[in-house]
Amino acid sequence: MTTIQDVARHAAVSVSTVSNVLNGRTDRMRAETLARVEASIQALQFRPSKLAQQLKTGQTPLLGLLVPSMANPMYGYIAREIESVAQERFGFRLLIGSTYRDREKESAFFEDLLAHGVRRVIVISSLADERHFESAVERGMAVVSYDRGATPGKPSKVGHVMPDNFEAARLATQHLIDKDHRRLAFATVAGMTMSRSAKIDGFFAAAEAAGLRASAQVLDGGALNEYGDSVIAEVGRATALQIAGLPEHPTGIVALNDLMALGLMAGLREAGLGVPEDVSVVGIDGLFLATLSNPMLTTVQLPVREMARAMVERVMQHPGEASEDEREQVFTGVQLIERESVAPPPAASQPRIARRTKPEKAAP
Amino acid sequence: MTTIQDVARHAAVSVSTVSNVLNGRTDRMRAETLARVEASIQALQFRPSKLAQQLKTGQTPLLGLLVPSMANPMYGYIAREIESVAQERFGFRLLIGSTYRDREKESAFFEDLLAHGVRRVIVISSLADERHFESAVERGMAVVSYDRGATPGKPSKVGHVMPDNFEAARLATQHLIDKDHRRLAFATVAGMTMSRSAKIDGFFAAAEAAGLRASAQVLDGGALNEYGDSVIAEVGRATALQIAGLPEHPTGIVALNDLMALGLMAGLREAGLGVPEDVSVVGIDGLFLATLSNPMLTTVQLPVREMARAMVERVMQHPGEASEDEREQVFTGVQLIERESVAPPPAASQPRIARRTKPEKAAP
DNA sequence: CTGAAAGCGCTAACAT
DNA sequence: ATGTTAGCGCTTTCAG
Repeated sequence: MTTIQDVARHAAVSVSTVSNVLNGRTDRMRAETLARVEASIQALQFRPSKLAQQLKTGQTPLLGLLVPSMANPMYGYIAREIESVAQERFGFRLLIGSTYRDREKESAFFEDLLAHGVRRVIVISSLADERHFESAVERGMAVVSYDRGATPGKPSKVGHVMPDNFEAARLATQHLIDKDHRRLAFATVAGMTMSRSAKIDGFFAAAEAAGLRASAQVLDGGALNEYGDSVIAEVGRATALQIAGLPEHPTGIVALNDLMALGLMAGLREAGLGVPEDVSVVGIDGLFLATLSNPMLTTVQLPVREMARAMVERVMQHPGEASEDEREQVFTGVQLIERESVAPPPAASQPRIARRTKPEKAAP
Repeated sequence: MTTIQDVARHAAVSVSTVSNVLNGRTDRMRAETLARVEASIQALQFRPSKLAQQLKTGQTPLLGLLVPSMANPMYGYIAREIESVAQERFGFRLLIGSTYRDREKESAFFEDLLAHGVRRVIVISSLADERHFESAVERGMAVVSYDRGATPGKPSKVGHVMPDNFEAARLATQHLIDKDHRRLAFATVAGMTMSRSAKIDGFFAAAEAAGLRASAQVLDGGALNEYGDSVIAEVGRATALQIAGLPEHPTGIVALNDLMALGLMAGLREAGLGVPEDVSVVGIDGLFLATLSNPMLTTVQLPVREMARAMVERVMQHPGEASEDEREQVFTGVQLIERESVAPPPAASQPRIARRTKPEKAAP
């Protein structure tokens, strides 16, 4: 490995001169010297060791990213967006880790990041409390958390970025109501998180406004196993069976997210229920996969790129630069994308204008 | 940040003693001293800086992982498996990067890894030549490459791990033949890679053996755009339209991978062709998503976990430890998973025993 | 059994 | 305009 010393020797200058050109302080030397140093750097294929730089400056161009599971396409999608912003705008690389929504694993990851000198972290977690990262913040880390708000009352140094989950679920539910569905359900998994409860609130708000509160219910398909998120679709499948068994089963289902919706559709089909003839389903997320299902999934698109950009910018700014009220950023740009998984319920007494839902193109 | 000095002072010993306990050389001290040091470490919440350790030892517990795109569920799946082996068995974290199959981006990523002191990297790339990582190997990196063999004739220091692509495609094709399909096609994207050509070879080998070579063809749905892999499904969709337009269109399609198969099914449906009534489709990969489609996708499952484990173990072993003939590792554990996307062709003259394809459970 | 000291590769005062 | 030097936090001989 070639070092700054080698370059200095090769260019017949001192290490500090080389360091100066490395750090753009080129005004402090003759053009001729600069040229010579640059030539030597080229000739020797010299790359300054970030390790040594970090040790000295305390800064490492690495962004920590903590996701529940890399195998979940939604997180893959978010991660990719985060990566490109971090790389293109700040020259940072990603140090990633799956946590399977486990507190121990999250803490361990934070410890490692700290030890690696990483000072900025984006966390996608739904864990109830975030004390473990509050403490990281205290130790000098900039952290922003996705999809969960600050704990009310407790002022936090952790930044929060999230979609308008309430509105997303409300929109989805309203769409079902507009199609004359009267028996509504929200399909979720075991365990309550902030984003899940916001969605449930949105669901009930829409139902309430339409006077359908009494026939609206929340269905819990069960817990995620060790494998974390890729099995969420399996929970959807289980929920479908549950639905099929209900005496007067709901006809309009809002799913926690697209993966769950996809599982739901598969399960409904297995149970002999047609989508959308018997049951309508709408997802939340806007994954490109929703475009591939049969029927194509009607869903609420979340502004993933915008959120990714916001998270990166937020975590990159100098600590303490954000004012208190900026600590929580809610992205309202959610929109319904009508595809094929929603239709009026089978026995709809007064069918509306049969607006044919046209398939539409691509997504992410 | 608390340092080893702080601990030494707190425990009233020298830094080297602390270092000794950190590195398990506890035999060199009195139990009492050890206890005192450990107590101090606890009390001060001391975590040795990996940065400093690395600078000294030249080793960093980070594994570089280069994928075409994190948004591609297949790579998300592989990445997760790699991560868990790396973490659980070796205590390594992942430094990840998407390259969109671009040589420049790959090289840039390698440079950064080197600068960060990362000495081991797993590359999932399909680029024709791998000279850019040969040079990294020369600079002391251990690299293993997924899904491409060594360039014949050119001895390489790069390790290679891959599934038996030939056999995977052959199995898929044979399955179609067994179901009496006579007009076969292999659906791929623009650009030839080693794994793609192995699959095509397997496809033709099966066709040949059944005397169907003349009616077997390769369909190229076009190029991937900047977004890389998540649009592969769109290419599948385009291919479907192309198929529908063919005079005597093929009835049995083997797709390059599951994502493409999913897009193919969506496109076929748009074109008014039923799957599997009119056209049968089989994928390759074994993604859990194949379990969610309608009809559920029949596919060839690749031994992802085994390959992930092999790659990590390979890249972790001491450089030069592998013998020449181990340089290339082909995983033959591929197997067909029958689901619903394959049936005899519409005009099958002599229908076989109507073996009902049963839906089956889960996957990844 | 424990401590002193020499770096790892780089940065940034401080000299010259 | 360029060189000298003191560390960043840790590991590791080598002495006591």
